[in-house]
Amino acid sequence: MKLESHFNLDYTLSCGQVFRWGKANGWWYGIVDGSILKVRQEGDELHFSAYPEDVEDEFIKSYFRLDDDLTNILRIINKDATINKAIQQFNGLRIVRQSVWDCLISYVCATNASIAIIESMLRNLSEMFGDEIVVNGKAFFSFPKVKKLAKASVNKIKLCNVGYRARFLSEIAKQVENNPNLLEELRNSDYLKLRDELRSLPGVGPKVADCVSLFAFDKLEAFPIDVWIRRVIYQIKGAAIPRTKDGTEKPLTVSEYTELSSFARRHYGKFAGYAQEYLFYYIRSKDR
DNA sequence: CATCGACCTTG
DNA sequence: AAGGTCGAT
Repeated sequence: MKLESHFNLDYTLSCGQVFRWGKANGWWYGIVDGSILKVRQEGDELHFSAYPEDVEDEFIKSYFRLDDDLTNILRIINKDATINKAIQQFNGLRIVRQSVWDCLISYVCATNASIAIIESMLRNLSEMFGDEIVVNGKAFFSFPKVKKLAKASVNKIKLCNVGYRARFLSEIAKQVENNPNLLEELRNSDYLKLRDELRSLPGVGPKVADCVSLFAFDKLEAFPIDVWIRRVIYQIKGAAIPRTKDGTEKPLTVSEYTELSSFARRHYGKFAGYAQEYLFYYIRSKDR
């Protein structure tokens, strides 16, 4: 497929927004909605195939948000020296359009865990509760379906090394099982309403709700704040992070979250979520 | 509202 | 410590 506007597959899949992609022999392999996707970029050509069934160009365009006017978005969010550097360095990074269920479960797992651990948890859940898909003799496992997870006991879910998150996953799965439209009917809500509705789910606080709003509900103004983004924001504001007496960073409170998050929306505008992704990748690659 | 500890597991 | 959230005070 010929790319009509600028895009960088490596940045897009490496920046930390998705957990089920890996690169091998120059190809990216990902598990998306029960399909195994194999993707490679060569300049303005995007090569891809899918198993067990092929996918249309439209699916790929939608998944990688190739219809977003990235040039315009980057121009709008380019409001300070830090984001400017991030944009220079990672130009072409796009937000991936994830499916709601996978995204929600993934980010509930992501709380208080490192990326390596998150990937391991999602792999374990898929191997235990997903469907096996064999491609070229290699086994992949699709993401667990709602019903499968709803039927599973908390103890069995815990076998996936998800720890205390098991009861959240179980409870969320049961709620969605009892009300299959629960998540999709939120699509009509505006961002603030959606965020509050998501927050009513167990294990979903402001950060997870913002991630799901941004990655799965097209709310590009959502600006998820984690420990990394918090550090950049204070840097951009020219202020110091609140610290305890022993010098460590104070935990982020809900009111501080709200304040920083609305600052970011005022500062970057309606595409603040894009700014968040660029800043997140930038600060993490800089500080390691 | 603000503060605090607990929470599973692993690198 | 790691891309937080919950419940109690």
